[in-house]
Amino acid sequence: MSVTIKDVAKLANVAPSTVSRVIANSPRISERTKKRVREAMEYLGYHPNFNARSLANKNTQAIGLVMPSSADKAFQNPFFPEVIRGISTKAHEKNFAIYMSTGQTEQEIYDGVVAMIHGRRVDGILLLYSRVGDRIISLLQEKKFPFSVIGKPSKGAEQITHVDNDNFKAGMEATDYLIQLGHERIAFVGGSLDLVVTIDRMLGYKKALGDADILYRDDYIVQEEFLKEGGREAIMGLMSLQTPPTALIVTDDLMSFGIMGSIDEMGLSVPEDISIVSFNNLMLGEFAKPPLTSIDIDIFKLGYQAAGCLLDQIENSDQEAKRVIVPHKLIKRQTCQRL
Amino acid sequence: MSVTIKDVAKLANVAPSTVSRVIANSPRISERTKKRVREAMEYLGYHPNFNARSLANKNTQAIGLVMPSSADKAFQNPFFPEVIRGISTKAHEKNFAIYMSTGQTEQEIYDGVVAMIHGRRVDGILLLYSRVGDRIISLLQEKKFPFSVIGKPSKGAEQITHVDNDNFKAGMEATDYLIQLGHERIAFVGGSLDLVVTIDRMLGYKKALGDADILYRDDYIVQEEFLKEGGREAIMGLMSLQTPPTALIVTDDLMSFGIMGSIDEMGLSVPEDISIVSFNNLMLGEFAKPPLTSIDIDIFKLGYQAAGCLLDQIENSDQEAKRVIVPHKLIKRQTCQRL
DNA sequence: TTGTACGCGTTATCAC
DNA sequence: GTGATAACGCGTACAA
Repeated sequence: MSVTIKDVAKLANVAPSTVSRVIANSPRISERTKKRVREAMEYLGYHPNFNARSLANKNTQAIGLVMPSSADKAFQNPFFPEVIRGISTKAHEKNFAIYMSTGQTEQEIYDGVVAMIHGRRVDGILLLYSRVGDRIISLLQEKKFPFSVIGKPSKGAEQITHVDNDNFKAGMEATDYLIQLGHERIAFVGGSLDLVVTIDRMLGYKKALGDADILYRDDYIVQEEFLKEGGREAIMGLMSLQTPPTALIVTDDLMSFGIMGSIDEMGLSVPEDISIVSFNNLMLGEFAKPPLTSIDIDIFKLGYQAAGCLLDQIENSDQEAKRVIVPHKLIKRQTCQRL
Repeated sequence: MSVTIKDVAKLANVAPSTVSRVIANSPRISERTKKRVREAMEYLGYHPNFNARSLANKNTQAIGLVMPSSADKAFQNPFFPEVIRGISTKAHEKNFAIYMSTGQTEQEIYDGVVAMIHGRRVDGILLLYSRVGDRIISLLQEKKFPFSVIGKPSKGAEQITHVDNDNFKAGMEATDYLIQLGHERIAFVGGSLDLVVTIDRMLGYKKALGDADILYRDDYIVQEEFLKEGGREAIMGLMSLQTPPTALIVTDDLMSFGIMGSIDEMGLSVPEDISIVSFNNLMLGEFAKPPLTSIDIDIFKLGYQAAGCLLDQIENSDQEAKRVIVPHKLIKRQTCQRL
């Protein structure tokens, strides 16, 4: 069928094992035979069979990516192409391939992960999201399978290698910025409260309010289902309170888009009637009307670093759990106004 | 180490080959032993090793996805999560896994594909884009490796299984719609002319103009580099012609976003000063201000069908090249006005 | 209906 | 330095 190590061995007049050593660039092979073998490989167009290799030495040179349920609205977020770009950049550097696992339901995804690790398809797994009570993390820990997560694990974060932004601090900064602009009636619009990132940012928001002696109000917290119809009503409810907020913290640029649409429909405008600080700084934000003030979380680096951590673990199995914080940065554009 | 077919065999008091047959659900095994073997598998928590299986029967139950260069701006388009969602839905149905290949440069991607097919990592390959003069297609054809492409191949489309929209027709429809609204000065703003989809839509545009006896003008064609700075100037150039267009056909919603920003900066507004028909109908378009009139190309189905075609080819190697057209649909929102 | 024996392409462990 | 040889875990003729 296709050219194997044996064919190369025959042509180069050596044993298959020698060819294998040349591939691994073993130092105990003379330069002369190395050269001869390499020429033979070149001539025959030899490429190693990864499956055979995996079988023999129990590693795959591949990592598995776990995305949220594709039925999940979050899936549509340009966040994912961008993390994947970061991940694959690092993976490429180390000659690792990328496996993907998605499914329509939590269960499907879970099963996919099981298949990945038992089927020996990957050497490690990268979780691209973090939500509370995730069974996959427990599974991975139980099996002692190398993994790391993007975002902060909801439980036992100290024992889990993860890379994250300091979302608590980011939430504080966003809020502080608005406070400094003179706002006091600041509402918080977050995505699913299952997502750890939402929780952290909200905690930062509350802290900043407290530090500034601003009363925290429950009715200023909105959990909007990402770009959904329900979201519109939630915003309208918010704006028709007796004392509506003068500013919004929104945990995702895509949500901000939806919200700005709703605000527009109500005949209000940003930032004159209401200011917005958003998160994630997607490329799109720059082209919104008006351009979004947003906290850049360096999505690319999130992916790049997470892949790096995972590969470190794979190379060096008894590595301690590590936590990497990727710096964020407030990008001021035109959705905030001094009160 | 981990539980193998032999362990199961021992526990169930059968030969390893019998276990193998049970896994394959061979009809020549009595229900009784099947049951016994399955119980043993369950009890031991057995999962087949994919690498061993691949080695033995020369298939991997995995397909490879090739995305454009991640340095490419197109990479950030929510188009990709959505096609992937379609692809992985179909892949899941047939129990196939998904392998990804990206790179910063064309060369890296090419090498990745070579590694995939020679390393026997996948049974087939799906190209998620189509640009002219792509070396990967030639490679795949030469190696007679199963593949299909999303979009229309630039050369020899008849011999290549692909799934696409009828972009020519879609281009015509977009143009006709504007013509019916009374527009005659219609410009065409496309992405890279390397992309076959851009070309097809432009051809449709020209045809529609011709059919309506409207003069085609070279200075009404803009090739904007997707959301880039240069794009802004291109639009400003367009709008400051002696006879500026009254309507725009834009080949991607993301571009439309950028363009609407530029138009806004110039103190003009959509649709009062200029109408826009866009393409792809990303979820975001609904939340633009004003909401985008856009041609929905059913990205999910594009992916779902393409995966289906590929899997058909893999199952049935001597299958003829097939072409699948996914229907599109004009979604009227608020970026077009009667003249 | 089930078991035996071999091959898939590599790597690793001995020998020499 | 290099060559046999035995795994790795599974599928499949062939035999029984």
